[in-house]
Amino acid sequence: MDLFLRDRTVASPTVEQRGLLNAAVSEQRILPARAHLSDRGEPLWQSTMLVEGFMIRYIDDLEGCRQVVAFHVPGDFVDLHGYPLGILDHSISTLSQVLIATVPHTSLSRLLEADASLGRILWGATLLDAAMHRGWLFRLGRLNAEGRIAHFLAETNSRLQAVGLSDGSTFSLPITQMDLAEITSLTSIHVNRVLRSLRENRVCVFRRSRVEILDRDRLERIAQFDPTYLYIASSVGSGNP
Amino acid sequence: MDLFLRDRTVASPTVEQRGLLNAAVSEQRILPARAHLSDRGEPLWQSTMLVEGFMIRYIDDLEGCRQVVAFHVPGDFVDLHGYPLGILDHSISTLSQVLIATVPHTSLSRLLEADASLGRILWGATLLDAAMHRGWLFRLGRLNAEGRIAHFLAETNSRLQAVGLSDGSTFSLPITQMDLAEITSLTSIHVNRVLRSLRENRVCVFRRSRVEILDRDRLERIAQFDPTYLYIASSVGSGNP
DNA sequence: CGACACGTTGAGATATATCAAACGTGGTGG
DNA sequence: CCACCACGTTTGATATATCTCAACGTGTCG
Repeated sequence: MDLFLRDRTVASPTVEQRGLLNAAVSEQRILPARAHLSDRGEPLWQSTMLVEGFMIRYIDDLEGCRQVVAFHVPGDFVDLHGYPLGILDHSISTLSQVLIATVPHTSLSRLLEADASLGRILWGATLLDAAMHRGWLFRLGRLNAEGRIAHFLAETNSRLQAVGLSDGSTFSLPITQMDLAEITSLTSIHVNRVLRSLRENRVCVFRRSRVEILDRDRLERIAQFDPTYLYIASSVGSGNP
Repeated sequence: MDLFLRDRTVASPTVEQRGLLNAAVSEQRILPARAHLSDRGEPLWQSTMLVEGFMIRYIDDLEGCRQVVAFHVPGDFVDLHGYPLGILDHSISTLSQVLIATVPHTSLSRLLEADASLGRILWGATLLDAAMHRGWLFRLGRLNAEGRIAHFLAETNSRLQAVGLSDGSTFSLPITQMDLAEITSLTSIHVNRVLRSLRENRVCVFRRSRVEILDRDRLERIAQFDPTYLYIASSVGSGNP
């Protein structure tokens, strides 16, 4: 739980509370890439902390096309909201191979009874997810293809930087152009063309599971990226303050 | 607070707890249509319960075009998430004239100290908002213009029905086609054409601030509307269970 | 009665989707 | 070690949903 709520402006756990959360983990395990964690509509008895790797939450349409509604990086409590909700309205899968820690809901309940202030912290964590959903609504609703892809890359860069997995311009992103398409609601063909354009314009290169941002300022301008919604404490190096 | 979390599957307040929440209200007041409640980025010291009327939460792009990220109906705790977050990442306005009840955050803190189970209830309420955001991401990402508008109308019908403001086919919706455009990320011109088509196909009529659903089943099919994400207890009359 | 916001309609422009095909490239087994 | 295979990427040509611009209609309220 070292990365959980790292560098955020909402209440984050103390060292002791991190210890309590770690103690509540019932098991840690590795899942392969493209594995299914849970399905829309099924009841949930534990929640999952993502320790290493990347996961998505998504909703299928009638033809089976996915709309990704959340992208998760290490330190994210992927389905914490499943604890109060009981049932999820979406499915969860891995993108890359992942290491996850499982926390049974019974343990969470015990924890919250023992330490009431932890409740506020977990609440805050789920609200960051909601804020991110709003950032994504803005992305889909108000940006063109280039803007959407730039926005996703800028967001991911900032989030990974907050947990020490990006230096502010370069990071590992083991996803396909098809994944990017399902995130940004474009076809993979169009994603490909936009990526080429970003590359040719020396804004950003995405290749072989690596993102290299050449001009962060321009990238974030294209994306109209305002990181307010990420509630990150130190917005060092971020373009639009 | 009579309508708060009415008919939902998440934990909802007992009669006594509703009393406590009502007692925490510092003032009730009326705001006119098209009034500003709060602005993105400003700190928040109280939260707002919507008693009557309709409100939106939105994010502006650089040209000042709004993307609406949430639509609120009576019984909604519009900015409850502002309590743990402290600062909001979006703005809030009224659409119609509204009656609102204001709850200071200090009162909320006192309430939560006195009654820990209330924490879970308020947490659940904010998670319903997040689930709605996901429904909206699906709408923007996977539906065409007709589907998006149908989806919004189907959702609003279900939500209003849960609080007794729709009979399942007819309800008052005092918003303009421009508002609908900002919700669905379309131009108001295109909204107009789609509404005509829905009307001519005898699916649904939206006119003079009234929605009349002629064929709920078809409307919800067009919208690929699956009300799972609303977590409504009795999904009576709803097309896709 | 006139003004102003909102709604309606038409013609033309454009971003993105769709269809089709070729091209890498890393992994696997013979 | 090479041949092959599957998967992801790249490119081109064409189709289409939605936008943009421009004008006109209509209801409501002072």
